Amino acid sequence: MARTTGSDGEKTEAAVREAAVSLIARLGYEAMSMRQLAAEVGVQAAALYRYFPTKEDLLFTLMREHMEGLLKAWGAARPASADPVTRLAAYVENHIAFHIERRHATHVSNMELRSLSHERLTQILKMRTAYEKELRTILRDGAEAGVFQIDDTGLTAMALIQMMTGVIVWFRPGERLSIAEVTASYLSMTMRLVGATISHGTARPSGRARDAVAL
Amino acid sequence: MARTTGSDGEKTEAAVREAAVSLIARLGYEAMSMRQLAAEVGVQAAALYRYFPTKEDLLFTLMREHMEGLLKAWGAARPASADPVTRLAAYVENHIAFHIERRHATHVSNMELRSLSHERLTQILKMRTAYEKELRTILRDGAEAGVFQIDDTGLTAMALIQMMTGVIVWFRPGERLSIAEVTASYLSMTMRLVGATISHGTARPSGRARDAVAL
DNA sequence: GAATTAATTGAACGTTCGTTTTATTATGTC
DNA sequence: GACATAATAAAACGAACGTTCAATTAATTC
Repeated sequence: MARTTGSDGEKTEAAVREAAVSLIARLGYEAMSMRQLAAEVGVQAAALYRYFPTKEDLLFTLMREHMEGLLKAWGAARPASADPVTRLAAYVENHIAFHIERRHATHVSNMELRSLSHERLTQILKMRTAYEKELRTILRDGAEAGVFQIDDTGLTAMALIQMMTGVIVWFRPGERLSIAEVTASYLSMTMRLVGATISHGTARPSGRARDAVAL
Repeated sequence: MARTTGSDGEKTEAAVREAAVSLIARLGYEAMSMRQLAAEVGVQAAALYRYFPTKEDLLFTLMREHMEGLLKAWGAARPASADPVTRLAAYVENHIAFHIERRHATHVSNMELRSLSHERLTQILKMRTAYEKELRTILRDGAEAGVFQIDDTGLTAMALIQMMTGVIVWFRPGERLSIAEVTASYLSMTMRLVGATISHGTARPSGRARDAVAL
């Protein structure tokens, strides 16, 4: 009835995070109890409080690290090129790859915002806005350069992000489509949606998706 | 401490539904307590059980009627024409109008599915699938007729629905854009995304959104 | 106006919740 | 091997949860 043999704080904390993401994604934050989470980790509920002072702290930590990871991933994937088409393609590819890889965490970050305190909600939304702004900038640059035909930059950015993030709702790894096929299709749909004028000669304006993507 | 003057079952039930949609949309189903809901209606918690036997029954009723309303609305808006472009335009317009008008109910129907029992979840998903199938059929017909350039009908249908439904996340009535402007933009983006060949001479293939929509 | 039905209250039920406290044991250090 | 520290268990806290029940009053019916 105390410390167990082989117990290790770092490993336990990592196990708690992993189990929490999976449980919250499946049951929802409010519906998941600390006792359930503890049972999943193989520990008593009280032990969780060694790592996270409250349930909401746990949620916030998961969300903050998810958003930081997204911004960091885009920072690494962002191309040096100034060409809007290249930048948009990189954004789409990074977004889809990241979100498919972290389906559960994305679910949590998108669905459980209302369980955060006002202050913490603001923090998360700030990161999200920064990420979305990157896309708006690309779209605006492309529109000004005349390579995109866009009605409303803000509206188009939101539509694209909703469309891309929606992948996690229906995509299941190992089913009909591979990640590469899904990414190729979404890239093609994106380019068509923004009315991209193909500048690399790799695709025709009204060509099939495969053409527009196979670069 | 009993029946109150002027009390009326029908009015109370309607008030409960309305308050429930709004509260669940704002707080989430699990986070909303029956006492909170009762207070919003101006009644004691026990009174709710005269209208809905359990909390989950209440949720299910709201969702089922929302989905029935969506299918009914599409049934009324579905054009007689066989032209895929006309049908797709009607689908987009109906979808956006319906979802903007019922933002809160849509939020509930999309976010709280995991709180339903397996059997009831199946019922709701059946209706949702039937609604989505209508779009897939339009896309397939258009692709076969050669007026749409589509890679994967199922994937495109999901992408379009996610994109359109996403409107409720950011759209707020009375702000920058009107419902008509939003609908016009989404219609334009949709037609471009599916690579629609304009058959009415109302827009150029690579034209601005306004051109493609102003019919 | 008496009897019946509809609508609601107030109190209580047992359960579960997030969290705290205290005790206990394993591990690392000298 | 003594001692400090890290990691957990076990038990308990008050509060809140969904729900039930009996009592009570308003509206309706005859």
